[in-house]
Amino acid sequence: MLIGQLARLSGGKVQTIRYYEQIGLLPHAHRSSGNQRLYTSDHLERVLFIRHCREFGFSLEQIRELLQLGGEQERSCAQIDQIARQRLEEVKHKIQRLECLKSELERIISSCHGGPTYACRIIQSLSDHAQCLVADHGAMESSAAGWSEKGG
Amino acid sequence: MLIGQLARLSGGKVQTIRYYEQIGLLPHAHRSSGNQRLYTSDHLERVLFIRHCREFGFSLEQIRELLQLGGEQERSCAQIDQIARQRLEEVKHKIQRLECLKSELERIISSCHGGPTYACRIIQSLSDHAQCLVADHGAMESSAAGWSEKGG
DNA sequence: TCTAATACCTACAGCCGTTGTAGGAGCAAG
DNA sequence: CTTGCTCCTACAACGGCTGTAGGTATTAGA
Repeated sequence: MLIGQLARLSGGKVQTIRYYEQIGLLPHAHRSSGNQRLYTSDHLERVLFIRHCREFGFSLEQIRELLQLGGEQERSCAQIDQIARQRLEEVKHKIQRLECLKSELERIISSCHGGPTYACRIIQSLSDHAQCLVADHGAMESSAAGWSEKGG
Repeated sequence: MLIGQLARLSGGKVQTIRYYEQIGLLPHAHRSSGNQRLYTSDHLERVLFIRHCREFGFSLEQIRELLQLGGEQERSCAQIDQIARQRLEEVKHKIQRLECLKSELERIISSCHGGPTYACRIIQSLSDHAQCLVADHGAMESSAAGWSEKGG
């Protein structure tokens, strides 16, 4: 199977697959006489696994670990469990933070009753740092999950 | 005021302030005889505004718009309202997506009862794309909000 | 006056996870 | 033999910073 077909079947993009190979998440593919990458269904499975993990927001590093741990058949899955739990905590944390943001935004927006900019409550709220209720302690790093992000 | 003090007072980093100037979010600062940037309390206000917006997760482009709109004193604040509402929608969307992720992760994790990797339910769930409930339509782009992110 | 410490300057690389581009080469059909 | 698609490599760009290298300015103390 050529890279284009692998991309189509996995739902990803050609570039992304090459990128995964580049960073060692996918093994180097065998090449045809014309230097084109040749893939098997094993590769497809692996790409689907990665894609699925990405949808769960696992980082590529976490996925790398998962792939390695998953490969060691006899090992206890405690470590895998741990990575998943860690991800869950990240998600929970982020939800908390976003809920907080949401309330504040709603409050600010509902306080605006139109009129000219100089009297705009939204601008005022955003200017007035003192009344900030969304004190940040770092819950918002990017987390991704976007094969079809742009197309979405 | 020198850039270091502005950074301290705003809670940001020196580099970040220079970056904001570079991308035109802050006006070019006047320079001392020794070529050092000189700031006033106006600059501080502006940086605090930006910082506060960032805590709400507004993108720098949105902030650029807010700053411009906020400057046009006589204009109606409808457009500002619109930007805030847009941000609110983004936040709501992201929460929805994360809630979905959370349930799935919890389900997967609770299905794992230890044992060796080859029988690990987590790996199985992540492999089996067919049972994916977290169908992605692009709610997870990065969104940031991190002046003190690393320091958390 | 010299020196050491600090804060400042510019310019550029690096982070993540892709995506897009330029400039070629392979390959099947008409 | 040309068209048109896919493939190749190598590299730049995105957002929003952060960090580094290598230099200059300013200030405090001996």
